[in-house]
Amino acid sequence: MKIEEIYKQINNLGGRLTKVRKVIIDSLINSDCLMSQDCILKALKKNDLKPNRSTIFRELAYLVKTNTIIKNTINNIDYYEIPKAHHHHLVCLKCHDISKIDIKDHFEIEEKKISKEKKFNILNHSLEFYGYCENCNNF
Amino acid sequence: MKIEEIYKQINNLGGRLTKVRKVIIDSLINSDCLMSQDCILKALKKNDLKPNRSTIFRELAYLVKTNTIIKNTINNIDYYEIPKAHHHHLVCLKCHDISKIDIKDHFEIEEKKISKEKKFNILNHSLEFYGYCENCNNF
DNA sequence: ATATTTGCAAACGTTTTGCATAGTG
DNA sequence: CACTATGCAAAACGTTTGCAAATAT
Repeated sequence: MKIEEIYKQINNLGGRLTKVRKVIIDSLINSDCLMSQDCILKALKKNDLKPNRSTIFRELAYLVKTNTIIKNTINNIDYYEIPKAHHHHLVCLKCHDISKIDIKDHFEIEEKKISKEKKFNILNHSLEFYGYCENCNNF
Repeated sequence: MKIEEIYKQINNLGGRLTKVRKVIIDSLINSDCLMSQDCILKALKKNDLKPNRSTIFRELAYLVKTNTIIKNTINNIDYYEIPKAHHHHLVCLKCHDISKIDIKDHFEIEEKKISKEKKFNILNHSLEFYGYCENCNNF
């Protein structure tokens, strides 16, 4: 999904393209990994925007509700990302570090099957592997 | 993992096999799907146990910390399950219903590859498909 | 001009904590 | 007996809300 399409979609829903909203979408598009709320706040500060915490909450809730972004809660922290069909992660159970992995999944076929059999309209998916990273595995 | 092994593991770590702990482990083993805290509380009540809320929090945190159970947060609600290598779900973005699906994954091979390449010791994984269930898809 | 978005401060609900008591091995 | 687990009440924390002012279309 290109950024123009996202903007248009927001317009169609009656939403405004505020500075905060644009920066959030922009940074999520340019970051190819999960961003926490703190991470998003930092990106906003870099653009000289210091919105109130409640604004961020409302903004992220809005973007999730309109399916513009996806929320993924790992280890009690909410992370956000642009739906891109592929977002797979290695999550360390000890240091809680999260790293991206590229694995070939065969989900397109599976998803079509599920859509038919279960009549469930799949928009995206998330896959996380939990375990110990190299550092933590060696105590 | 058999229940005796779990009990032994808890003992080895210096943990006690309290009534609450046993019922939680039992009900998670016998439930083949995700259980929320409320769901676990109901199971405890069925066994005439009405522990304090803080006890449940502490207990679940303990079981997660010792890798006896897994926590999976979906739509802001923490769900718990026994690690069993396979726990895949369909999550409705509208009514928030969660249903189990059995899909053949090829992760054993992938996991071995990742373990080698990234030196990441994988213990388990979670896979969720997000979208609209049959009811919600028809508005 | 109209509807959406924002900041602020207060309210809310969930989760955590400290400590004394009870329970387990 | 030593140590873990529990209940209780209070504290801490993240998140949400109502409203008036600011902003976008």
